[in-house]
Amino acid sequence: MTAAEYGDPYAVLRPVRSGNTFEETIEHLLQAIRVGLFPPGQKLPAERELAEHLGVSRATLREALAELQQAGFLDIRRGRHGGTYVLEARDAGRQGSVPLEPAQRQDVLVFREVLEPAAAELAAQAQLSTSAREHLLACLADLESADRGSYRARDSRFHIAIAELSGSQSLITAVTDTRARVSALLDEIPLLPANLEHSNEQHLAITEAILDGDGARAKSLMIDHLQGTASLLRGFLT
Amino acid sequence: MTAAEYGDPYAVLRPVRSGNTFEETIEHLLQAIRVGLFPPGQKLPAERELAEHLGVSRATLREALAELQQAGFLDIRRGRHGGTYVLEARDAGRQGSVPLEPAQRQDVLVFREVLEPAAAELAAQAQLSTSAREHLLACLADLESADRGSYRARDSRFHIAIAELSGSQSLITAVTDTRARVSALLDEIPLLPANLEHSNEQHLAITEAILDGDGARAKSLMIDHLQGTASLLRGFLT
DNA sequence: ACACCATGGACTGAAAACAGTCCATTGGAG
DNA sequence: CTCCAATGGACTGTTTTCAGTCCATGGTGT
Repeated sequence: MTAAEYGDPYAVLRPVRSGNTFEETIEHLLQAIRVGLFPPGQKLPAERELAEHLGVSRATLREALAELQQAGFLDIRRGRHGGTYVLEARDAGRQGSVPLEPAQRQDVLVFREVLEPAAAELAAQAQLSTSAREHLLACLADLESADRGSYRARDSRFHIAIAELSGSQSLITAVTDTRARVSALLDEIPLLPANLEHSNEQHLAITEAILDGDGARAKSLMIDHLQGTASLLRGFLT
Repeated sequence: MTAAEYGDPYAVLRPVRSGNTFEETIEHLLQAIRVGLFPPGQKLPAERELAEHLGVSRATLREALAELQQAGFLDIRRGRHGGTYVLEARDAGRQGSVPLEPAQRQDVLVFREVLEPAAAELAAQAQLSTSAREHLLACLADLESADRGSYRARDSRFHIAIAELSGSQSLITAVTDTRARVSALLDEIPLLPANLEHSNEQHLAITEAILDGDGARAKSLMIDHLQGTASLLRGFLT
């Protein structure tokens, strides 16, 4: 809101299109991969099915997939049990990215601190099924056994899993989107072992609070966790 | 999350397109009008400018505008001081709408209760400029002087104004979107004078808390306010 | 070996969306 | 009274996107 007037219609009326379908499809898929939704080795849904879900023609989806294959993110194979497979993360993905404007950085961090504590609280208050609990624990275990290359994606996946437990589709979408933006920020700063270890302790504590059904604790732990990341980011990105 | 498995990629990987550009453009404009961003009598930005902001060609925008004119929402005039003017609200707008699924209703109400209290708190904690304060007070005054026909739109506008003060663009967008969905729900139930008066008292109290810079109070008042609406809705829409 | 069939690959014609250009209208400035 | 400028209106050729169809590949099960 630096320059815009209050009451500016354009702050509220958002763009209908932000690029062509092809580019937006790439962006969606890339986000899903970066955010750990499709870990390396996993097969994407079949083209026909994926195209339908994305609301995009198969031709356009295939253009996007070809581009991602070209860039080294995907391995596409034909045949009876062929498919589109996710390759090991390659660092190149972020190189061309432009650092965010300070206002946008602030926006991401603020919005995240609105969404994720609420998600943790809702998750703790929800009636969690056995499969829900197992999903959260599986994401946590994956994260704890991550190496440097896979950490960011699994971290995102864990945070999204909490949103999934909240039961609100809108919250899942918003958290996913915000996580992808935070990830882009985090990729600009180093991954320090000390921070990493501390984060893992926090992840464990948050998980326990959620599984205990202690909403207030889950929320407060999540706030601490996010503030740690936020101050780290603010420190590095002066 | 009723039927979907936890970890379902499709809960996270959202559609790229949800219709053709023409339809989505109509939806965006209609939302902006319903949400009180463009009150009756106001002129929309010129076609060339609006098209650019929406990321849509002028031809497509014009198709959408023509449709909205046809439906009685807009008055389009040519000439030196011509333009696209918003007409008085007509009730027909909602008639064809299908009632939301219970899960979606729940989602809207939950997500709203995440966003808006946070927005109120952030607004109160922010360094508010004079113009920001005036904007909020203007929206409040409009709302207090509303009649039955204009109430919903001005109510939305007021809630969005609070999000604007928070300074987070993502929050503005999310609140706007959620307000539009809540409005659709509210249009299915009667507007009772008693509720209306109570709401107006709450709006005043929230505004005062924000202008006082009392974040905790603003947040807590907003929670009360939303829960009133939520239980009203849950009562009517059994 | 062989047929099967789910998957990716390739092509075509139609429809949608776009960018660019020029026209028509109309109230105000000079 | 005339001209100007800002606005909507209309047309054209190009590019993108789409839906539909058929082909190619290569494990699986018989």
